[in-house]
Amino acid sequence: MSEDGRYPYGEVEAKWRAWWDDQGTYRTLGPGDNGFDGSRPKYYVLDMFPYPSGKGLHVGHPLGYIATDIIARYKRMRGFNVLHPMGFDAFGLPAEQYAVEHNVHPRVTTQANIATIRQQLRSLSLGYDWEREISTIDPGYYRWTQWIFLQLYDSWFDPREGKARPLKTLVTALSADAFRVAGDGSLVAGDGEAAKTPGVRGWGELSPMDRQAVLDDHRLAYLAEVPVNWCPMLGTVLANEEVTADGRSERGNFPVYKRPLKQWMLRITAYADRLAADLDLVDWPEALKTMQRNWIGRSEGALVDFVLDDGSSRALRVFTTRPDTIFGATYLVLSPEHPLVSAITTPEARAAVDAYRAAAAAKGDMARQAEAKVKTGVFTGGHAVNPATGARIPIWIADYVLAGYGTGAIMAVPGHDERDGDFARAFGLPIKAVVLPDDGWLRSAAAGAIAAGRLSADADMDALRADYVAHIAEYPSVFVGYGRSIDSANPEVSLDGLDSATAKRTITAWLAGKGLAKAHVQYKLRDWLFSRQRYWGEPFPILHGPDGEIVPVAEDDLPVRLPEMDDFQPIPTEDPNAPPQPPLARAPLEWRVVERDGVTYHRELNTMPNWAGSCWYYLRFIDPGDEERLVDPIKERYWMGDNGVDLYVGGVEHGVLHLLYARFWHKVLYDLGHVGSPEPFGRLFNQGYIQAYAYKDDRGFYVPAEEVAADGDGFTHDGYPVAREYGKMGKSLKNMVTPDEVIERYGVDCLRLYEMYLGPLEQSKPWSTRDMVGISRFLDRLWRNFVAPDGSLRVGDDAPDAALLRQLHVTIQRVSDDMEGLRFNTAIAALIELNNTLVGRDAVPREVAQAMVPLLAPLAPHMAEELWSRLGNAPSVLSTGWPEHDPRYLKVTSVEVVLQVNGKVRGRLTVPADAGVDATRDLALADPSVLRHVDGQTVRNVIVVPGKLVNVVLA
RNA sequence: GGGGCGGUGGCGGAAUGGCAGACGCGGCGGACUUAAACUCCGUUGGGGAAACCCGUGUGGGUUCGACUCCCACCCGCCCUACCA
Repeated sequence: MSEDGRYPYGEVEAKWRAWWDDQGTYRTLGPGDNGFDGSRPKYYVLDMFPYPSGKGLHVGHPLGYIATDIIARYKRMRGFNVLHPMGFDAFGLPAEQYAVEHNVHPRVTTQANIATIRQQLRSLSLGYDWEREISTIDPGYYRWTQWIFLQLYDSWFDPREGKARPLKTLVTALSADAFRVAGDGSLVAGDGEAAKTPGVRGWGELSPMDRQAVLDDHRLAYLAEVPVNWCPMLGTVLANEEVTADGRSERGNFPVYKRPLKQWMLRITAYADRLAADLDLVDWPEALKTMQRNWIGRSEGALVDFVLDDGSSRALRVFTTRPDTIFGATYLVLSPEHPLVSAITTPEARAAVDAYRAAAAAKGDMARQAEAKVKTGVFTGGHAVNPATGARIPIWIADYVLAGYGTGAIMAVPGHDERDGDFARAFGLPIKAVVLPDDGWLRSAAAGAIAAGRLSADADMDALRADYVAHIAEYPSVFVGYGRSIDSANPEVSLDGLDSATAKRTITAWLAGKGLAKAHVQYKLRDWLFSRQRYWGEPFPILHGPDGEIVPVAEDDLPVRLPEMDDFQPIPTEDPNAPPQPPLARAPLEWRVVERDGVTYHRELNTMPNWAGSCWYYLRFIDPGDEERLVDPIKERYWMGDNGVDLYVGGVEHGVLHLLYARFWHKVLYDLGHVGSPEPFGRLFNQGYIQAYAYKDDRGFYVPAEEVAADGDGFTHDGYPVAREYGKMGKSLKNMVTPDEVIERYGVDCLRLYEMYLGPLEQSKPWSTRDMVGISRFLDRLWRNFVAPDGSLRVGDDAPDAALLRQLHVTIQRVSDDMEGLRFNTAIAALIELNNTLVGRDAVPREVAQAMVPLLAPLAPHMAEELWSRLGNAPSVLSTGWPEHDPRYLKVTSVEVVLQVNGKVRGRLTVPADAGVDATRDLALADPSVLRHVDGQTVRNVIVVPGKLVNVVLA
């Protein structure tokens, strides 16, 4: 090897990469494998597996992978059996769009992309067990994705136990009359009051067709005709989560329309409570938990019936979180799509209502969004009765009430809800005060009344309250949760003087007694729209019979393979009303049609969304080749333990989609006994992103970032000024840096260290290739400290001096702590500091070298391996233990105590380190040479913090 | 509008109640070189010749002591948004 004082990273890295591959260093043994040591604790560390997108990796992509690789190596040295796998999430829209754009079959492009990315990951020496590699498009994998779908299809959510159970247990329960069936198909407890209501029937009273319908209605996977997000340009429907806030597709940014279509749905709403509650079980970033809680959107309130005033005795049901404000409900509002709108509308209002509904339907979510806050609506001509006040109140329709949330209808309380207030003021509807806000709010809101001359500036609270009640329309509406109810009494019930919580309970109980309300928990979360009209996804294991019956494919017949088709492209259209045309409708006849017992069945033509495969891949890594089952339960128990994956690292962009879906599937598998932990990912870490500067010239074109020079206050390219912007890295921005070019110039270890050294893992930070020389110099300096120019080892057998020992053990302690906390930037800084103290010494004491090289091993594995072997140890350094710091070397014998008065140094005193607080104070007070009087004042006390500073208190 | 995170040298960032700016980049000085680059050594928050003074977005507070804790505000980023 060349020894010019530089670390020969090229040779060293090639040597050890080949050696690791050769030795199978990264093979993970699990239960059942020869040589597996089950007495060791396990550590499962997982990356969010990538889409093989085809654009290639830039230096930002591997950030999280490097972090997990460091942890995997560290835990291994700590004696854990480490599972650290990698695979590819290869189905779905991104892969298919790429194939469409390049006019190649997605299987071809996907596999080529996988090969490229796998090669790039290997070149980073990420220590994955590649024998466990999985790909979601592999039939051996998606067979089990289909199998899980069948589990969902064949299960229901038992409200008695709050968990999923096989569908046959629903039949048992119904046969035993534990449940009866209401008119709308919902279940009611067989022994409850509701079971006796007319229209509620027992299992024995149902026809075979009705029975089938009841069962189908309770499956966790079910077909339903629902308003869905239809994206004609993508030719498919999308989940709510895949539609942006302005009503466009997340992929491709095409318009999305609401439209009723029959689709497969997954009943994730059944798990809303547990998905929210079990967030308390996991160690996730608080921000991410908040995102999931908001998405689930649990709110407690009541469903209240307002009887229509048209003699029909029909009722309009609303959901409210504030039943205590019902005395202030002066009108009702329906969403334009509400099914009762037609029935309520009077002949005189018909034309206006129809026009408004048509306009609302045409606008779509995007337009509605654009004019948010401007309240529009029309009066239906109909009225209903406020059950609390007995007043006859008008019914309006308005698009600020959403069809998809609650009952699609609200009671409007304009005095205490900002939106209702805006609407009431716009249309001259009555506004009534029924809650008195607290004094502070009233006082600050009184400015208007004072300006109007109704109140003097020093008016007392009583005057303020009186003015508020009399002139509430001139105050901003406020949803006060802390006020007390007023003017909310009728002969049977009064809320006056009650706080909000008590008032809610009181009024709900009273209304419930009259059969007009019940307490209700409402979620924003909707069921998961699970089918797509695309080619590149898992086919459903479902057959449709001649009479419309649905038959699941037998387990033994799985997988249902995706048919080979050249004609896989979706047919884009700009017509929002065009019928969906799933590409599988053009599949060969022998795929589409299945004969069974003389009956002809047609295959389901939709495919699953791209989230399906990623919902359970972490389980397959545990037992990737198993053809008999999803995962061997013995292996699953070992690797998942009670808390699931020990560390899951990925970007925050999957905060509500992948992570919510995967938790849902996991809980179903848990309920059905296929896995043993209630949550899949015990600890989750969101890494930040590596960003970069991009530069635009004055024509607006990007110029290559590496050619830009800094020039005083600005930046220039070829002598012309350019403007700098900060953001993503990308080819089109001409600021992309690939791992390959950086590895060529600095080596893998340097790249790994630099990425970790940039800053805290969870933060986004700017890439700067030129800054890498700092790490490069560190590695060269380290090499020189260990290896002489002639190639001999600069390691001596002399005992290290006390200062160096102390420094070493401080470093061991710091690096260990930093590893546990994923603070790799400070771990590296500690190593640099230690290395700097070695510069200029004749030789590194062997004791120091033997401890220092393992510390380096997770971060810079190649150099550590080389030094470890040069030190005369057997490879691999991963097989050695992690060094432990020895507290004896950190022991301090004396401490210099600084005596300060008002922050100014007034004296110094050396005391034994173990002297203790009281002894130190006594020493300070007793020693006249140090301090007795300050500025003519007597020292009265000395405050001592062990090992730290001291302050002096004067008399 | 609501929620979350953050604001420290020229830059990335350390320090979470105890000597602010670890470590690195950049800068400056020096060595090496015909010279430059690379590399190495030293130095580097600001002001001051120095003693010393001033410094963690702003204003208050708690404390012997605050970048750190509390209150209010300003600014930036992310998420979310007519969810009743």
